[in-house]
Amino acid sequence: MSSGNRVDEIFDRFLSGGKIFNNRDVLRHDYIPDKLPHRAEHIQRLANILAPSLNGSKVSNAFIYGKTGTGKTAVAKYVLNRLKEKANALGAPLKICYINCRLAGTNYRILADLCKSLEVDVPFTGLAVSELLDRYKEKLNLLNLNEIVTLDEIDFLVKRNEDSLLYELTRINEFLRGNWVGLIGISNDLRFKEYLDARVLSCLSEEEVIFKPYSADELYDILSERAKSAFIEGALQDSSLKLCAAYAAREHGDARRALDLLRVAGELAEREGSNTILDKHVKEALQKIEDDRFVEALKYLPLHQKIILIGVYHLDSLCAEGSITGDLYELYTELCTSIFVEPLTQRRVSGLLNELDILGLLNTRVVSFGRYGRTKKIKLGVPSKIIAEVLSDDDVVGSLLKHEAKLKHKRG
DNA sequence: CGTCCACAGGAATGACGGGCGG
DNA sequence: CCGCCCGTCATTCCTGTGGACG
Repeated sequence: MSSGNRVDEIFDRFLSGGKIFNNRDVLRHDYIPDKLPHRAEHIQRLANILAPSLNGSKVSNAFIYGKTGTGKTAVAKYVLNRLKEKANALGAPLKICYINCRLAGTNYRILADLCKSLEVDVPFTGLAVSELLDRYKEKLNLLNLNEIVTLDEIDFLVKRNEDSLLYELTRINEFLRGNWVGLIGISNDLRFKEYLDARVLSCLSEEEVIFKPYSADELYDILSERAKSAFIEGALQDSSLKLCAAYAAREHGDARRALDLLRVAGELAEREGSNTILDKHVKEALQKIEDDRFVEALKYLPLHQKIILIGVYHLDSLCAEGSITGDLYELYTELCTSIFVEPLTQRRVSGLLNELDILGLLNTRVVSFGRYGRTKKIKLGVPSKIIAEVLSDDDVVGSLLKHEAKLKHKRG
């Protein structure tokens, strides 16, 4: 009964509240605002590239790249939306298709989305990929249409070795009868170009648009623009806004992070019953976002990586210098046998250590002790209290933490 | 200046599981 | 439903290596 009351309280506060947020959705990353501060140049550039499509001329393929949260997707969607409106008004035979490669997942589903954009019905599984491509070309020819295809997070395809589709798409115009397909590729990963097939790359990057990270001042403008409609008037102090911008600028000028920071700060203030977002809420939000990242990463880690982390956690608490591979492996096998799990080989553990390093859960560094060998120094990359919190909830691994505590007691 | 430690990390190969086409 | 293929995880075997020590 009492818990029911508490839940009601939460709901009531949420409904009556509205002390902070006016429209929370404005801060989501998939929201496309009417104004994109500091991206006027990029918008014009892209509009110039795409404009010929309105009178039926083939557009150059374009390649857009820049780090996450630099406005690539927002600018692309913004320009494409305008283009679509204009084309509809003029009755131009132009279709526009936006696909996020990572969300689509496979070649098949990307092609299925392409077909859907032309109202070609395809089963969601069963056909060969080449069959889908044929149907797509056929329909384009049949309707005598031009299409602009935007492939967001295109690096995902290459990393999964599914770049054959890209190759096919760059050659697609050879099979069309006068009509054409224009490609816009968007990538977060700057190094991705190196992995791309040279023919595909040269075809794709007829035009290149580069997005630089935002500066703190630019982030401030973006945030204040959004904050106007996101929050109730007076709910946000200017200093808090500046703080959000500064924090996000420190981390690669990522607007997405900045918006997250602002939203979480708002939520924290709301939960506290405050009707103003203060600097301390922003600071808490920074910590919370960081912690949540670790918690998420830790929760879904495979068993052996969890065991390894517990090993590092243990050795870290014994010695501030961090551990080395040999000692860690010894402890790891001990922990494994204590819960009747077959330990992996040292070679494999070494690989897992590297994976954990990439995930940012560990910091490893190869060092040489000369006469006494060459090894890796391993340190925890996560606050140790988070390891203890998250992994002690784990049934199997949780018991290891107790075991580990006993060991520590015994040794010393 | 060569040796040799204690591993790093590449290559080849095997075990397993899941989806696809027939 | 079955065989087939493919991707992932793990093992085995291997060669490579920075630098203190003798």
